[in-house]
Amino acid sequence: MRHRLPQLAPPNETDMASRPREVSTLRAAPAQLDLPRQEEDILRLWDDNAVEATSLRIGADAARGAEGPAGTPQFVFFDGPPFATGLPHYGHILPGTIKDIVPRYQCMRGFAVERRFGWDCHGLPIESLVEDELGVHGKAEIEAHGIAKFNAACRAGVLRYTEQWRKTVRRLGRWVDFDNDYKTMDTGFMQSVWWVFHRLWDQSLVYEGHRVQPVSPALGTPLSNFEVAQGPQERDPVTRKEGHKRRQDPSLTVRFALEDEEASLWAWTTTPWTLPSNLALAVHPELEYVKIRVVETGEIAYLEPGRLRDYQGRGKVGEVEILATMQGTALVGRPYAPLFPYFAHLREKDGKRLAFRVVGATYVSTDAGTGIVHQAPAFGEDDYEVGRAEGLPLVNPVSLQGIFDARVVDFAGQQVKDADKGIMQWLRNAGRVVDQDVIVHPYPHCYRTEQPLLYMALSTWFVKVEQLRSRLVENNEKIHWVPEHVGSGRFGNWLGGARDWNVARNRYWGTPIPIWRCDRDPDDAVCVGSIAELEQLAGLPAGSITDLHRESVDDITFPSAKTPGGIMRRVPEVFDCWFESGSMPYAQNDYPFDAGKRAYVETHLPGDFIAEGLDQTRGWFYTLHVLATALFDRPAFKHVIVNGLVLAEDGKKMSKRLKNYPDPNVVVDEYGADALRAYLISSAAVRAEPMRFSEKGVRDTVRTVILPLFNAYNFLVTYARADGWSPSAADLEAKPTAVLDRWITSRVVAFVDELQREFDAYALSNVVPAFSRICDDLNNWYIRRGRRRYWRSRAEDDGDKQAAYATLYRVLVTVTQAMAPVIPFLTEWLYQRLVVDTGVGGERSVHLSKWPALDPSLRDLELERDVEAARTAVNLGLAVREREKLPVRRPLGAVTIASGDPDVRRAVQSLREDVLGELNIKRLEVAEDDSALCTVSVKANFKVLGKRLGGRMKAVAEAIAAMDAGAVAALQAQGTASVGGEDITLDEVMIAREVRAGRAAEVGAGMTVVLDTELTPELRREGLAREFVNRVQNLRKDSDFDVSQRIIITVQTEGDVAAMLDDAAMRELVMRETLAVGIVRADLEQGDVGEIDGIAVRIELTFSDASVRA
RNA sequence: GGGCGUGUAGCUCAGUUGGUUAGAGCGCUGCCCUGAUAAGGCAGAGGUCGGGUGUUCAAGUCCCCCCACGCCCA
Repeated sequence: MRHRLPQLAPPNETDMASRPREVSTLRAAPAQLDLPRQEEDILRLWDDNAVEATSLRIGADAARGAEGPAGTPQFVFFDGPPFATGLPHYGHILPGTIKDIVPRYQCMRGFAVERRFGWDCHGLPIESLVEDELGVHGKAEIEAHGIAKFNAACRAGVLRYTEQWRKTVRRLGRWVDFDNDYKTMDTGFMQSVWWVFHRLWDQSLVYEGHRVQPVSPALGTPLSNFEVAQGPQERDPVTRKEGHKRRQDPSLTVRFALEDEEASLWAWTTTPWTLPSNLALAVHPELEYVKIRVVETGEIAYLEPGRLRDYQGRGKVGEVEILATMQGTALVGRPYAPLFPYFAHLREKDGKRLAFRVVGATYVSTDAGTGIVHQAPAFGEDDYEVGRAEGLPLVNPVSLQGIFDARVVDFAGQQVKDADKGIMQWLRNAGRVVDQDVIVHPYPHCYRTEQPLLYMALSTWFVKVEQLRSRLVENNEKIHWVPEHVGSGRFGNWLGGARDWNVARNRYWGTPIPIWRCDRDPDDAVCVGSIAELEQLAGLPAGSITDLHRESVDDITFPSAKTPGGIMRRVPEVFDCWFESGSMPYAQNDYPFDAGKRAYVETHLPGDFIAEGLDQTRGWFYTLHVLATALFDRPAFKHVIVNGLVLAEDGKKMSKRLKNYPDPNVVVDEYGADALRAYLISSAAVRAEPMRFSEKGVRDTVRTVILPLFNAYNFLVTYARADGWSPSAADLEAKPTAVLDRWITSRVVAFVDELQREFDAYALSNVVPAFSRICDDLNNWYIRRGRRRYWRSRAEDDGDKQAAYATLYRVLVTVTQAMAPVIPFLTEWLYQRLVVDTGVGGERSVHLSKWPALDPSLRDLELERDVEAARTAVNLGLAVREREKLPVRRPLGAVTIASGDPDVRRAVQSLREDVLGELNIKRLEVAEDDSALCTVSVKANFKVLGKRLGGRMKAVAEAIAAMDAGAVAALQAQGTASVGGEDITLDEVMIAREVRAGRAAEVGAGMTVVLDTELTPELRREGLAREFVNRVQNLRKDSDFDVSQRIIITVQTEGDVAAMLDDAAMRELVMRETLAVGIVRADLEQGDVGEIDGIAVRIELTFSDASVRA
């Protein structure tokens, strides 16, 4: 944002010639304020002076335990790694800003902070991109292409945007080490991941299990949820909701013959191909079922009565006779005959009924079907869980390509979906079909081939999280969550219900799972925990393995130590990339392989601070926590700030396609990074709520946050330079004596204290509002009230002027330092100009300086309250002027401030100069009693009285409101009264004052302010003089005169204005206020034409040669 | 479908253990001030506190239900 700087034109010849001998060491403010360019200058300054590098090196050295003063306390920050497959957007910039502010603050507090940038290199995002680029999709194609070539493409592509990331992150002012970064694809990192997994294995926390996953038969590969979501979408014609593409499937109702009764169980399915694998039928134990006889056929069957009516309603079943009614539990355990012969041998095991029986399952619903659900444990999540609970075997005769194997004799070699028809025919021939229909429903399809997906249980590796639950919950209680509710709510609940973690993925570009298994005995397996161990097992020379990706380790085999003749081969899966990012505290330090960092890692877990978005609750936050708990029984981090989602201005997700948000680079180029940072961390998003990003918000932040501090600085520089004042180190230590100086100093002490508390509490959203308040105090009271102190000429009280400069200087330096973590550019710019360039001393950068340590005894609470009272009085007085149409420029004779509070009376007395000056009034009167000004009404104090009276409250409140003036006076005098049958005291009521009609007064905040509106001729004349001064000042400004330029006023006017100018005192006033050395009355051909009270005034200003500030 | 969160002025948000007339900033309108300010001050208009129930003398606040939005999980 570029601002024109119209006033303060460069000094002219005359001005230069008349400049005092002393020249201020403060540089002039720039003629044009260009924040983005200033920020770029600062970036260069940081580079040229190695400022960022110094700060980062202090952190890195401390982490390595090398150099630096012994015992430098460390603040441990963990950076959550982003995928580098896209460019940084606001979803990265917000947490990036938080991740910058906290370490900057901690550095100023004297901690060394290591800040290593992390890159998440593995995983599906990059694999998907590479699949598209290479045009190979799915297991068969990728493996035909070659894993080595595929992974090489991933490796080459994954860091394609790192330079842009680096550029954007730098431009936003985030200090983070890109040179000493960590990448999840580094061999060292991957080796540590192996170590982490090995530790879990040794603790028996790893097991092989199954998980039902979506499979694309055409690709011959399981898909991730992400890939499933990318599948074809279609809008439901009824609900109008977007969902999976719809397809037609068979809707088949089948009869299963009970073995203990001449009757059948009816069950329904839309996947006939799963029927050969049927092993059980499920009923809801608490639902009601009926036994019926179909009148037409005589068939006896069981099903849920509501569903029966549905079948009847659709004409699928005719009239029936209800033979019995029972609960689902009554059916549980009953045996039925296998539908197909293929797995009939599983009927019994060890003499006990194993399969083909009725089981209870609470997921059974009456939304569709018969209330009796066919169970094929290998082909559905619910089926799998039921099967596990019931101890059913897992039967999966279908390959990843969706082909029946030889066990399903009649359909072997067929694609399962193609086999549906044959299976139904087979069942019809066997007399097993109750009803056959067609259903249209949304169903997931492959994102690549558009073929319907198959769900099947696949072998995978799990980490036992369920048995860690209580430790996870307990360790979570040690974590400080911001906002608190994420930890106790969302995250806490998630931990309480944590399920075992499936850490394996059937992918290629990731850290291979280091399990080698015997080809003769699947129970013979070893987990490898390091490169050296693998080299030893495989008989390879030490140092021969330099990479751990699949192409480098898949072919490594070795003989089994247990099974004679057995060959150990690696299992094919790679890790879920969340396992890698959760291993980051160890892996980024090559733990435990780097002996130099081993102790550091162990003593610095948990880390002090992390920050990420709310979406990481089940992501990084969780995986960090699980692994730290499993490995060390500690939390992984002490403090965490959780940010909410950054939405576009329209409340929708930011979308590149919709272009509903401005490019971050453009925003920074226009308004600067400081404004963007201040805007983001003041938003609801730092409290984990969604925020709507608006460019206007950033623009407003420039105006309301950045400019106020700049303006205060600009004031100091303008007058210091005009005066030849230069700051010294002593000014930073000086103790204030003047009231105004003591006040602003006290406020600054309070401000720094407040900021420190907020930073320490990680409550970043409170920082900018506190800053705005101190800027208001500084600009709208301290500088405004103190202006004249800086205008004094050299001959006058130099001591007070020096104190005024010193105080303002000290305040600016202190506020600058305190805000440095948040707005690093402007504060650096100011620090350079205020402290470094002036040779006052200090560090070479504000960010290497220490957090301000202020003397708490400089705090003066009473004085702060007094000023508060005075400012209230001024506001009330201005409100009266507003209402009475009495412009402030016209002086008035007297103001009376009435208050029953002696502190208020004392305050306005002691600050009378400020009150009178701001209100432009000659005399202050203070009174205790305002009964002449105000009427008093009384109301019940509901809070106090309600507790005591309860149900009688309403009646008494009415009685109190109805008290007449006499009764109120009596209550005030005696402190107690009987009202509505209750004795009440003064503190059980609230007295409200209202200004009597016709009085020029305002009442509020413990005082009444009344103005004497009578205008004497003297007051009127001075009012005219002030008007005249105003016209001259405007003209000075319009003419771009320097603030200290002496002038001669030539004026043509008449009447009262002319008379005013004939008054010596008024003339003196005008000349003093306008820096005029003379007023000349003359007829003017040209010059500014205006009027005062209807009298024409024509003014012309000319330079005077009289020296500046004589 | 479940968990968590959000819903208060045109916009962004505060609203303590329930207590009087629900506040702030921005924007808008009017007025005012200015020998730093790209500004600032004062005032005004603007609210069925998402909807509905209940508890209570008293509900924006507590209970229950519903609606909408967001995130995560099914």
